[in-house]
Amino acid sequence: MTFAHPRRATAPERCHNCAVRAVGLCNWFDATGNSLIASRTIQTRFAQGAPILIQGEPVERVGVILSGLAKLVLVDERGDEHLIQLLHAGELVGDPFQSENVFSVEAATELELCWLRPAVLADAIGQCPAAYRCHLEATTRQANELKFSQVASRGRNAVQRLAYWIFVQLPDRTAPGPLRLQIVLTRRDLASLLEMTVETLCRALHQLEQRQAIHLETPEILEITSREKLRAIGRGDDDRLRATLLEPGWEWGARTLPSRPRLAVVAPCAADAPAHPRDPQS
Amino acid sequence: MTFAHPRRATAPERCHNCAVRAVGLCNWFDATGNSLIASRTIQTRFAQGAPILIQGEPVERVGVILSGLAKLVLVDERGDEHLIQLLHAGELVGDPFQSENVFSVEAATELELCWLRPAVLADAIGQCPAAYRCHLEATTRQANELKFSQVASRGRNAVQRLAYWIFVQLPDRTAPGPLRLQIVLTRRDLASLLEMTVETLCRALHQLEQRQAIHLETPEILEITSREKLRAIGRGDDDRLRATLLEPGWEWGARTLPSRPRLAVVAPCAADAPAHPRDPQS
DNA sequence: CGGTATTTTGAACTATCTCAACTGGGGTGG
DNA sequence: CCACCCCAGTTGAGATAGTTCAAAATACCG
Repeated sequence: MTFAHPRRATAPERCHNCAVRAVGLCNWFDATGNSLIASRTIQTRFAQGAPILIQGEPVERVGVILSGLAKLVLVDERGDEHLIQLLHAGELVGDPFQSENVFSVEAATELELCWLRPAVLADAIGQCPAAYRCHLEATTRQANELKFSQVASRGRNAVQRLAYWIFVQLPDRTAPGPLRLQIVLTRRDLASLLEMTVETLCRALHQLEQRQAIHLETPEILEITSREKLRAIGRGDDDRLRATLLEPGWEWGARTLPSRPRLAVVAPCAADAPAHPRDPQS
Repeated sequence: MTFAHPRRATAPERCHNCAVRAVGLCNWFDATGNSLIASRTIQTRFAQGAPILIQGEPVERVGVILSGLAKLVLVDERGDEHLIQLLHAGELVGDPFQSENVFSVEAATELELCWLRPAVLADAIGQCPAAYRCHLEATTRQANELKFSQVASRGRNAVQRLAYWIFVQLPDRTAPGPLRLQIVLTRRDLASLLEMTVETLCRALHQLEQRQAIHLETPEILEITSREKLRAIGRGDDDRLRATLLEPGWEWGARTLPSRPRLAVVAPCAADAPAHPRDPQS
């Protein structure tokens, strides 16, 4: 299956219906800047695993993620790929002020992107200095997130890291009925993100199941048996669990990352199996 | 020993003799902006270990590091401190656009700082939009550095991580005579930075010594016995070492971090022991 | 239905952590 | 001045989480 549907945006109003209208780059500019940009974008789809940007190549375009998840990948001297961070809808892919790509970016799931020439973005930002501030804040936020996630995994074992990660993915609101999630990342990607091997990831997953925190319906879909238990395990309270759980209202995550839509990572699936099971590698 | 020498800058020309004149924030502005800032700064000294900014407290000032090293520290829910990143001379401490400090910052070594009220910086940036660009680039550079260092430690054991770190600290130029370095960080800090325990750090250090890559003259001062060996070990070529070393000119580090003055981390000490051995905790 | 890729399980091995004890230098107070 | 303490650094030994390698099981595809 190949995706190659570059559709040139014919009218600025296309943006008005866009899903990411309210987030990220699309919100940095005033009306003038927005229409300037809107008319110069190209929408593209990527299959899971498809390369979006390649480390070391000249920056010919940058993009805004419309839907799906991107992996920020760094290749070390040995040639091993490392999944450093996930990029979500609304986030900017590529650095318009760099001459060549510092990282590779790949589609972690099927993904829609809004391409933009770096010069166009640079122009728009030049016209609207407030945009610098926005860009700066977005960059800072992303960097902080990285730091937080790094701390979250320090001194924690595989099960704890996994539990924490799953917990963070959960939607804020406790939906009625059993909570089910779809893990849209491959084991390989998730393992790399959580800094463990696929084997340990797998074992950790099953350990969480044994401890009644989750239940694996299929390899991709899991049901949250106990949010509390997940949180406790992720926190490292494995054993003192019972004691702590009884105390009402102990804020956790208050100082953690600002919440953000994560629908793409893990989608609460109310009804049945996903329409598109995972695509084969591109 | 206490440091409390706030010296109000009496004249803009103070900056002209400043050591960090050429780097970082001090270079973001035009003449107007610079003098605006120069007249509103306060220089302060910190003893090793002294807190500079506290996580969660309101941002009352930001600073530029003049000399010394700062640790960017994040405290997790369990109360454990994690040294995430080192900040060098010329770098900005604190985020002028945030209302409260996201991280703690502490002096890793004795340190000189140039304080600045966030509003002053914000004003100056407002007057000189190009400064946004500079700030943005500085932020990006720091974030990228973090990502690179993360990759550098993935899938590498303690000895490799340490060897790599030491190698990166080395001055670019191969000075004549034996190369000696001073590790200005405490074992605890360095261990935290390299994500290992002090014990493993210590063992790793001595393993490097056994393998003839370095020699520990004192706990703080080490002599580089073989740059090549250090590089090879850090790379993970421990065994294939001999084979690879014979090939001439295989770029390494070409794609790694842009080099930067690191004098504060590790000072090549040509002559004798440091004037001030490590200060006691503040 | 066979072929291929992903996920899962198993078992041996090992790097690192933990806990505990020892060392040495610097400062403090008698 | 010396005895003492305290702390950073070092060393040792046992416990263990995670890796590696290998193979089974499952899902997916034409």
